[in-house]
Amino acid sequence: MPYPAKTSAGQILAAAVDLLEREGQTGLSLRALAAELKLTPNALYRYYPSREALLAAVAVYGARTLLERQQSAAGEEEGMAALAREYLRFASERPALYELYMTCDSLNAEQRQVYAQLWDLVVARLVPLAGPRSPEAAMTLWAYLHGLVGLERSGVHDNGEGKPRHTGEFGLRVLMAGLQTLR
Amino acid sequence: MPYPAKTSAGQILAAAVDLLEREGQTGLSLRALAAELKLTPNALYRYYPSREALLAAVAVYGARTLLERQQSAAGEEEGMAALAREYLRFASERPALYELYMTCDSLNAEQRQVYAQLWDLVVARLVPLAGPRSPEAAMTLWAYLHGLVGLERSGVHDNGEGKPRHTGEFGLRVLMAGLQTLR
DNA sequence: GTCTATAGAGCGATAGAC
DNA sequence: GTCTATCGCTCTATAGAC
Repeated sequence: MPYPAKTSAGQILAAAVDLLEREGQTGLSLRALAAELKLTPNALYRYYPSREALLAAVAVYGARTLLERQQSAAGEEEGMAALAREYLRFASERPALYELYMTCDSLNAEQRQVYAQLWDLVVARLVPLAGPRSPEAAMTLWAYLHGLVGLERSGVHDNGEGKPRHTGEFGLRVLMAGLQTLR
Repeated sequence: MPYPAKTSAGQILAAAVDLLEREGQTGLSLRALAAELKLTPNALYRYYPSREALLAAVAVYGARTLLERQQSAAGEEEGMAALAREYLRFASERPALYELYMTCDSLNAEQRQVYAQLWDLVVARLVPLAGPRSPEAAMTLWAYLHGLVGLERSGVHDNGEGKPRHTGEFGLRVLMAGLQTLR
């Protein structure tokens, strides 16, 4: 029974996202993915030319998901805090997808546009707080949030004694206060 | 000629650090390392019981290196900025060693102490700036710096247009200003 | 303490039948 | 469009000779 298609690019992508989140980036092998879909590894090559291309598609799916969340992140008053919380929520709920989104470097021009949209959105939202320094403010905020995610993943909060647990909100207040005085 | 030792734990560690920085974490295989030392992969097991244990030793070497650099990071006035610059310099000069230092999670209790020393040093240095909030300030600074390193590694500065290049100093000023107002 | 040999498992990718 | 079969490569780790 060879001819009617048993799968599709979208179905493969969905299964890949699922597998990525269960097994991590190295666990997302073509073999495991094919097994998930009850196919042979080879069938996937009809839809994605290489594992790298598949990973790029998953990364973009992650970017789109984050973009949607950021777009629906609440009002203008607490703009920055809402953005930040949504970002951290995404990273903690979908850690492997977040990591791939941040580290995938084999995107084509079209795929990069999704990333650019995200950046533009954040810069725009920070204008009320940071004025013309909004791009620098966005980069500073991004670094802080990305670092927080990394520290969390590294488990640094657990290791020694004397380390505060929920630094997120404190740091956000510091950033907002600092941006106020520098604008 | 079997008997006189051809290598030592220290020599293996040095070669491992070297290989790690040339080939990255996955490139640091026992085979490649042994080849470097003109040994068979097996000989390494006399000195390190597993690849994981070797990685832990390398991570601690990284922590010690960073600790020494932080200790010699300059005066008290610009304490935080000097610490921050030294941190970023370490991460950019030895990226693979930095990454392993941050992500290795198979450390024994003794090895963790080196990490704790580093934390204590930063917290102590931030007391003049942040007073009793020094631990939270340290975590905030750490997150910001770690995030900056990650963004740099992800190459986000290159991707689109409109992204500022050297955000490090701007963010540091924001943090210092914010910490001033919150103390 | 180092060696040879090997077990045992993983992987991406390709060729060609159907 | 999916299959079987396979190439060619990676790796950690163990057993036992010397």
